[in-house]
Order: sequence, then structure tokens, then C-alpha cells
Amino acid sequence: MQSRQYDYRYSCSVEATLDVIGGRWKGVILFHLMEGTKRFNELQRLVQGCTQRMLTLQLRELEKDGVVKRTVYAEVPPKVEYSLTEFGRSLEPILLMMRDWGDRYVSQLVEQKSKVKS
Amino acid sequence: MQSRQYDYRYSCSVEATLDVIGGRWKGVILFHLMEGTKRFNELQRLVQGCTQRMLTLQLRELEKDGVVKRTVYAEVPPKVEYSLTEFGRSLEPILLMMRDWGDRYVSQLVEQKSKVKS
DNA sequence: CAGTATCCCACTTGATACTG
DNA sequence: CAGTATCAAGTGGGATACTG
Repeated sequence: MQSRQYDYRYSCSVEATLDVIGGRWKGVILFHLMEGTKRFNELQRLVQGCTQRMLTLQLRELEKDGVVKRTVYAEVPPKVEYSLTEFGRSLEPILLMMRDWGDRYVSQLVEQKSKVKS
Repeated sequence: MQSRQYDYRYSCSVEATLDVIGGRWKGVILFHLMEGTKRFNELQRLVQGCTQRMLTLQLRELEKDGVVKRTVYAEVPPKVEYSLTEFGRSLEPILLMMRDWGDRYVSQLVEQKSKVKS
């Protein structure tokens, strides 16, 4: 879910938020960045199933949208750190609620599944 | 963003939530359903830019995920009402926070735009 | 009124290989 | 270590027309 153009008119601002956090891996990335600064490799280990390429792409979009900060250290081997910007940190309460709701949703799925089985 | 299979293992439950509300029009649909029960036509007017086909598809997925209830009245002409299930209403705080955050995000975009112009 | 049915394309995502 | 480059594939979404 790449963000739409600047002249795009959101009919509803919920839409705008989903533009920022609704990408395939963005929620998970942001969630892990809440813990603190992470290096590229750390994120790749944390965000399971996400390819290197997708991780790069999604991080770039999050950076463009102003919620993630990318810091490059001029070292060899290269070191790049990702963290939430201050604006990005304002997403924290939303992410936490999404985690809690997701937990309940998954439990419900498991329940349904066991009912079908029995 | 159609929900993944039951045997899918979410590495993070934020992902599960986004599976449910992260579709192209789902956030907006849910947001309008928070106000109360709506008929199909009402929703189509409210969710601007969404085609009839997409509205149907997204509503069916929301129904399958247990957050929206579809009630058909045996009348001519047909009458179908959509509302949040009790479980769906548990998304309300998230949707409200997403609306507020989206507002701030959009304001920021407008600011940036005006800076570039001047 | 509240949908289906087709057709089709763009964009997102993935797999794999390569590099400063 | 932290990426690009390239190619291929899947699918989400749009346009349009039709219907119980």
C-alpha cells in the first residue's frame, strides 16, 4: 500500500492512516521499532517471512512518510539504524491496541477451528 | 488484503489486525458503520470512490472475519443492512485513534506542501 | 435495491543473484 | 552489512454490463 499522491483527497482520515501503516509488513516493522532502534539485519530476523527486498522497500516508504528515521554510519562494514521518529512514536498507542485486538482475533480463530474439528 | 488461511501463523498479532482492517476500503467502511447500521446504497454514497463490486467484496470479507453482520430482509425491493458485530465494535477505539492520527498526518502533508511552494 | 459476471491491467510481492 | 538489480507471478482492484 504505497501512499497516494499529495493531491489525493482522503474521504476519511482513517484511510490516510492505513496508507501509512497498512502495507504488507509495515505494521510488524513499526511494532518492532517501538522497542527501540534496530539495525537492518535485526529487523530482517524479527520480521519473519519478509524478504530483504521488501524490507528495504517498506522501510523507504515509512521513511518517506515521516514515521521512521534512517541513520547511516560511515563505517566498514556498513551500519544502518532504523528508529521511529517522534511523529512515528505517536503511532504507538494504535499499534499496541492493534496487537491486543489481533490477539483476541487469533484466539477466536483458534476457537472456531477447534469447533469445526470436534 | 484478504485474510490469510487459518493455518497461517502470524509472527505478530499486529499483522492479524491489519489482515482484517487493512483492505483498500475496509477502514472507511468500518468507520462509517460505527455510526450505526447502514444499507448497501448508503455505504456506497459514504465510501467515495469505491465501486459497487469492491464494496460487495470488502463487505463479504469483513463478514467472514466476524466484524460485520449482514441482515437481509425478504422484501421487494430488496433491503440489506450492514452493521458491526459485537466483536466488530471492539475495533471502535482503534478506528477512532486512526482517524485522529490520520488528521494529524494530513495536516502535516499540507504543511510540507505549502513549504515547498513558498 | 443490491447485488453478479466478465474482462483486464497495474501494482505489489516474491525469488534469485549480485555488490560497494 | 545492507543493500540493488532483474525477472516473474499473483492478485487486488477498476470498468462495464447485466439481473433477481
